[in-house]
Amino acid sequence: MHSFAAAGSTPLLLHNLNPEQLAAVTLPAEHALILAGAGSGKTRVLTTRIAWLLQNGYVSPGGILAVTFTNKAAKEMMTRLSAMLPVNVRGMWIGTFHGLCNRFLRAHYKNAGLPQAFQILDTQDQLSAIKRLCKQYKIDDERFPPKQMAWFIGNCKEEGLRPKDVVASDPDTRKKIEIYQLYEDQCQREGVVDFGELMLRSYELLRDNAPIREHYQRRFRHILIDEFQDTNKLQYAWIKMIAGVGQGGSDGSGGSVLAVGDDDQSIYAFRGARVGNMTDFVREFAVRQQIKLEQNYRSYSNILDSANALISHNSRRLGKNLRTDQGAGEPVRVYEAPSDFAEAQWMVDEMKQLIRDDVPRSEIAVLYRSNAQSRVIETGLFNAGIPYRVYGGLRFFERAEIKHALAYLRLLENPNDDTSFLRVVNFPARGIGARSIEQLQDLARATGCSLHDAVSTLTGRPGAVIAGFVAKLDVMREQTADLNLKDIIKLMLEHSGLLEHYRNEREGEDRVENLDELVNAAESFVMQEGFGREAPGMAPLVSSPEALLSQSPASQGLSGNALETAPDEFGDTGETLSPLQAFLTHAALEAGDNMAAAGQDAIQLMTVHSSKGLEFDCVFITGMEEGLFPHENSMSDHDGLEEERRLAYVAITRARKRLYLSHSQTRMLHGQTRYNLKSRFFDELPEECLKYLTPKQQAMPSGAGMGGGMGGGFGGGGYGGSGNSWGGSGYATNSGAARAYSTGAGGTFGAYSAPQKEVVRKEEPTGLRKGQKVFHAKFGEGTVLTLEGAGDDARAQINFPRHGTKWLALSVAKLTPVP
DNA sequence: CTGTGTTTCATTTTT
DNA sequence: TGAAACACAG
Repeated sequence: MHSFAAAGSTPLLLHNLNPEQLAAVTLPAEHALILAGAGSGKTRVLTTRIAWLLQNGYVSPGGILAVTFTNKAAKEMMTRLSAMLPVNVRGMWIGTFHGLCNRFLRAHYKNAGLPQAFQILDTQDQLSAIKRLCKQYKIDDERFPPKQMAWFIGNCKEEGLRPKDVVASDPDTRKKIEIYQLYEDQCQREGVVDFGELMLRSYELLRDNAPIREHYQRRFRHILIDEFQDTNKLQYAWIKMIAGVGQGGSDGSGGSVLAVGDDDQSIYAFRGARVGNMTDFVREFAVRQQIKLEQNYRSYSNILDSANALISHNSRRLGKNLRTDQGAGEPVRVYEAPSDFAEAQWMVDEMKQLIRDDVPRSEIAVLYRSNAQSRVIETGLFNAGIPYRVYGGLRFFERAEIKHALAYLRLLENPNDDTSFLRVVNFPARGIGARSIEQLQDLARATGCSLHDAVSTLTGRPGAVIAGFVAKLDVMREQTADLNLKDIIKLMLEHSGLLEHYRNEREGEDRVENLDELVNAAESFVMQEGFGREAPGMAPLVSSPEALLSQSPASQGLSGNALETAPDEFGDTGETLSPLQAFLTHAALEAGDNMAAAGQDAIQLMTVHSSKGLEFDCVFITGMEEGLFPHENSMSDHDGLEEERRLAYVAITRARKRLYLSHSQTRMLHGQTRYNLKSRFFDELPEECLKYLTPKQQAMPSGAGMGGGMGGGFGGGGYGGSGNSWGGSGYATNSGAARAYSTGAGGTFGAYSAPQKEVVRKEEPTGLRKGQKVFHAKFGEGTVLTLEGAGDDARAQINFPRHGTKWLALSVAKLTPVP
């Protein structure tokens, strides 16, 4: 990255921007949309835009609202910004939707109807809260699984719907709404909010409280939204509200919204993201300025052309084509393996070579569609002694021991937090059984109070024991009252018995270490937030422009605008969170890194989803197979397939120099061997960009030839891609399969090419014939194309008009012959 | 309460 | 296949 070392002067700021980027950075103050392709310098444009606005005095820091999707992105933006300008980024509202909503609700907790120290439920907490509720109200968890309820509630909130707003069409829905309401009551009583609630509550407060709404509309002159294609319905509504667009009632004095996104990289529809927000935005905000950033600074053109060709198969695009000046570069390498195991072996060999050629391990990434795929690859890397690092998985603040510790801390702040209470009331074990807890819960429900408050009414031996627990908490609360955060946590770890418990546990070493790490995390949090001198986390809305922008014209040019909001009439300058409260919020909102040894030079393993936004010199995309990528669960509808294609697009565009695409004929999945065809996406890539490391195969591994198969092709045959997939390019005939692999990369593969060994028999005891119509529970009616193997290995290739051609093991698949 | 057997379920994920 | 959640017995 360029650092604008001499950031004081305007020309330097805009130095090295291409015309489109420059246009985007210097847009006039009106709503605008930037279509930013992969690797087009999007983040740079966003930050430079803010810097430019500030430096030219078009806005004061307090007038900026910048929203990102991840904490990482927010941090990155702040880091870059402070490298460009001597500005106090803490004074600006830069953060995630949830982070900003939290900030907003803390400032206006009274108006929002929340306790000052409300706690945030993460997904786990939410689920356990629902489970608890369902048990208490004796709800049939067969009919209404807690997971599904969490999903339902989350969805409602994303739609902006409270229980009373949901239309109940059937008794089941009616019941769900009832549960939703009970859940809401429970959260309110306990003073906790879930992630969806942060958004919805903020939205409603803006909507229903005119003074607050108008204040923020006046205040935020420039609103910048990153990853706009990932916004959901509620977030979009929130943006409209804060920008004062639509709804009537607003005085139209809101700020300008700059939305930055890429419809081709929208891969989160499954969690409520609406690409449609982009077109809605253009319409509802009457956007006149649209800029496309198509110049790519990342990849060579073979990679880029492949990505472009692939994504062109999607309909309903806003339209965008990446280009580069870097030249063709290496071809995209395609490899076909006989098994997932062999695929991993090949990859390891290839990596060894790359490492020998001085490619840093951290510049090599393996991408896969689903997490389950990582196992074989890990085994391969492990056996080869190559260090690797898997993304995803448990994050720091999600670990059980950390959650326990946090629960104690939360109870210090808010004794009514029943979720936390239940988590640790008997952890470490202190002889409080399920029975006693049930009694307590019954009492609490009868009185409508928290578990903590119900303890005094509980009699008998259990009552005394639990009272002991509560007393312990009360003592701790007193003892920690005057301590700093670090010492609070240390004291809590000892007095709660957590540390002792894990010290005595056989495998507890890691957990003890993590608890120590929690103390460290708290310490560095305190350092970063600068407690002790100023308000924590809640910097004043507007600091003096002079102080923030010492060298900037803003100090003269903007005083009117800046001072307008200066003494904040809503008093959020006065409200401060205790360090502990701030830390707990931080823990809930930012789950932390998800791996231990980050610094090491290791191969990077991750799902395609988590690779978004990253880039590597060398990228392996594995498991490019029908059913896996595109994933079978997404293929039922058109939109699903298009999202899969966007996913593939994201994956491809991660690579800078070298890209490998591999697929395997055989794959262990759920303990069973699956026979997958190569992904249809291969047929959507330009031949001239590809290089086949194994002879290009037809999708059919057997020597049976295609025969009547032409009619089938892939399901529906609707994508007439790049021609010759069936056409018989050089290698495409016959039993080449087995041959190909033994020549592939030396010897090792022979053992894994079993699927091809079995010769087709004349008469199968399966009762199936070629051309036979069969019925499958999931795929519907289909036609048998090929039969091979016998006994348990017997399998058939069947073309299902709606789901494409599949290999099914006859011992597993339930097929009914159709006359 | 704790450990062990049993059942269930398997895209993708951030906040 | 394998983990993770759950049920049940000691």
